[in-house]
Amino acid sequence: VEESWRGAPTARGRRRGVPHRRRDEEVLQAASKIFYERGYADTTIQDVADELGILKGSLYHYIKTKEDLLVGLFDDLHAGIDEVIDEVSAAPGLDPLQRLDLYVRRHVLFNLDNLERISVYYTDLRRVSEGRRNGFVERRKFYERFVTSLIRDAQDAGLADPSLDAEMLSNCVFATIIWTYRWYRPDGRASAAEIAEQCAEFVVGGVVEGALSAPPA
Amino acid sequence: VEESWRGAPTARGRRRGVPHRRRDEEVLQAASKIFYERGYADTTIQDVADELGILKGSLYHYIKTKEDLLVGLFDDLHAGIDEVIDEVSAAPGLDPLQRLDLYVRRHVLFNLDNLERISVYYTDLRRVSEGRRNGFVERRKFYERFVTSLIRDAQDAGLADPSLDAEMLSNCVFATIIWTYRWYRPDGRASAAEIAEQCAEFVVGGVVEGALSAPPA
Amino acid sequence: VEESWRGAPTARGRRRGVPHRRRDEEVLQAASKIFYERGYADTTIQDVADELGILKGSLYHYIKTKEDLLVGLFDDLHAGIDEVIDEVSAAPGLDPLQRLDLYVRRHVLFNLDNLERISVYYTDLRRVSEGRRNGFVERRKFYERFVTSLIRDAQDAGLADPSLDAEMLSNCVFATIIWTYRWYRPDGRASAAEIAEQCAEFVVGGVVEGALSAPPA
Amino acid sequence: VEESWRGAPTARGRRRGVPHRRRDEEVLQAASKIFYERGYADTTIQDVADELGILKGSLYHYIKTKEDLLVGLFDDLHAGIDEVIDEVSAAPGLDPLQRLDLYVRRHVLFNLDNLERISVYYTDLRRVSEGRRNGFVERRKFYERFVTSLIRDAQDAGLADPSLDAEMLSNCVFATIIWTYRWYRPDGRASAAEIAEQCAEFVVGGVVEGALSAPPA
DNA sequence: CATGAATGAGCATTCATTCAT
DNA sequence: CATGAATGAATGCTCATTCAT
Repeated sequence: VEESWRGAPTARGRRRGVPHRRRDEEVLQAASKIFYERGYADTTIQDVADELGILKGSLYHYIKTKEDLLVGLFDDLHAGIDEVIDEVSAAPGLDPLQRLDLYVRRHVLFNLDNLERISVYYTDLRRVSEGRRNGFVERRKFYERFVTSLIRDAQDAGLADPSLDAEMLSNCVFATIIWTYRWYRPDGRASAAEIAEQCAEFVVGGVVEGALSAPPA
Repeated sequence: VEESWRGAPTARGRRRGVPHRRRDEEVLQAASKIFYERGYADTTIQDVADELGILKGSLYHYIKTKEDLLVGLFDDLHAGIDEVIDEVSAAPGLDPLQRLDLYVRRHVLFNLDNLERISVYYTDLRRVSEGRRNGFVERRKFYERFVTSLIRDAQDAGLADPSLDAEMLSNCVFATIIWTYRWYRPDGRASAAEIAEQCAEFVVGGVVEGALSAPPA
Repeated sequence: VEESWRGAPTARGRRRGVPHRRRDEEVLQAASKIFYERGYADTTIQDVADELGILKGSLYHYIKTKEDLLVGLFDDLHAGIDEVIDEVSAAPGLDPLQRLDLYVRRHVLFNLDNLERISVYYTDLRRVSEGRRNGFVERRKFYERFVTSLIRDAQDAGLADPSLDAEMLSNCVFATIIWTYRWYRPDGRASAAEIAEQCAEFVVGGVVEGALSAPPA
Repeated sequence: VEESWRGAPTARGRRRGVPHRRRDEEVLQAASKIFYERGYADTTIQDVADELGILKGSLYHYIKTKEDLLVGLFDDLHAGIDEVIDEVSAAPGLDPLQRLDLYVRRHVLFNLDNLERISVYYTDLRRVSEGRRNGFVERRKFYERFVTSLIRDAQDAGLADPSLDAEMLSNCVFATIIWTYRWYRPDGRASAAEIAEQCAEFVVGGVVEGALSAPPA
């Protein structure tokens, strides 16, 4: 996974092991910043090169195509969420609802910690060519199945409203998690931790007893 | 508001009455379809013209710039949500929570009814020039204030968990509403009405008793 | 000559004699104004139509091509200068120098009276297609020959410095006459008549005794 | 001044010294030739690129906009005339009339040496955007004031007809100088030097004793 | 006469990518 | 590794002109 974003074969020598990883990371960081500010479509290779203080021709020592920058960013993000899943799965002694709560907190925290890249991800994933994009979509489906099964377990254990559709709830859960990138302000009133907590509570509330409120005519 | 998306002065005469509104609507419809499929940035004026069966030069009888197509779409959308707000505000005999429930249902239904345009809205609003974009952002803030005050009223009336931040909850509510455009499938298992209902229940559950679930360590 | 600017055959009926000449003149006047302000190349047919308060399609009832507007303007101008020549030729009892003086005055006055059109003429004659342009160039050469022979007559009569080349002097004379459109300001300090007089004096001075001043090393 | 025509910041690196000035000059030379032949408005970037034997996209390595080509040409011209002024101002032991004579000769010679560019200048200066154009207009006003004060000095010294308006005479002087680009033919009978001399004599004659010729009725 | 929708050819400009030095 | 000139395809937009109504 780690290096899959590199078209590889023709690009750079890379003689011994994994050289120059730091410079690669700088390139991704610059791309992330500019994509976040201007959007991928409105960013030129020149813009990224300027941010790095090199000429645009030189940038091609690190990438083969502009799209590689996007894919590099996205690979890193998915690696991060994969870790969240691993951690939540491995946490001992939690019931399904507590596990869901933990997942939401961790995912929200991760997203807010990687605000720029997450923003780029949800804005510009569609620009990645179909083949590579499908890989990301599959990984996302995996997260969805993870959450859906947590909700089902909670319903089976009598901890959540069984009248609600677990898949649909899962979508609402991810809505709450993901949408934070649209309204979180790093310099705002609420800290990332507070936001993660409130999102978790909102989600758990919605899953547990959505059915208790009487719908209006 | 209705015609504000037209740069107007130089584009077409239109001196007597409101002629040919139908053709304008066809133009927007074509733009909506193509923008939805390809994204605004990757759509050429040629693409839209092709969809209409005219030459690209001819399209400029209806618009002054490509951006006008976007703005035309967005104006229509905001007009629709404005109506939702009016309707929910005017509904008699509802407590704040019921009103919130109604708002969510109506907004979700409207969004799913206008799936393509809503998708374009959230994907490509950023491409509209700042001046015009600000107008839309302001209108969105109005919706947010509307929901926030419903939540506050519910908290004051003892209908909702007072320990949660109303503004933050409002963000979660909109997350649930808006994100539907990302996972709804018109030909899927659940109807738009069912989705609207479940979203409303999820939201009300999250607002009402988020605080009751014990957070895990 | 008068109507030669009309491509004619296909344009308008014109059933009885010379109908609608007034409207034609309005069209030329509008074209003159706009060409003067923006230049021919930067003026659109739309601009001229706007000035007339009609639609651009309608303008084609009066012209066949955009170039016709230019040619119409230029025909009028040449007709005016032709009259100046006739008048100066017919004036009785003048020696060649006096006749030159009169010509300069009359030509300058005519140019300043038709400032906009003259400006368009010298700016945009080159845009007229070669065939039609040649006609104008020929007419201009006729004026030049007229002035050149006045100078020669003056030299022969001992009234002007014979050491100067008459053709070259003629060019300087026209320089003085024509260039006025570049610096004359209708609301300026000097009246058109005063300018005409001073130009005439300058020209006569230059022709008469250019040779008397000692050239510097 | 020399490099001011380059929009600079974004165009090409050019960090060390002044590399490739030759290529820049070739670009301007090509532009000059084509603008002279076809006029700025009727010249496409493609035309200029063809003249250089490169693709039109490549031309944008040297310029940011088409207008830059014009401005580059004009900057060079003004630099040339500035030198003429400096030289004439510094010439020792000349009375005002001799200085005027020298200025006319030098200016005419410069213009005829730069025939194409001068032609483009007087034809297409108006196409330069207002901000940049004003700079050129100011420089031209400076030349006019220089000549006007030479004439005033000559009048004060009893060398020129005091009854004529110095400013107006200055306009006639420049008319004579500038208009040469309209009638000079490099392969014609008269050499550039001969033309410069005759222009100078014509001008001095016009300034000296314009008032002596008796105006006709 | 007037309208205005449509045409179709053209243009300035942008930009990802390549490659010789 | 870095440079920067060159490529070449594409794109938004303009505009003179036509023509059915």
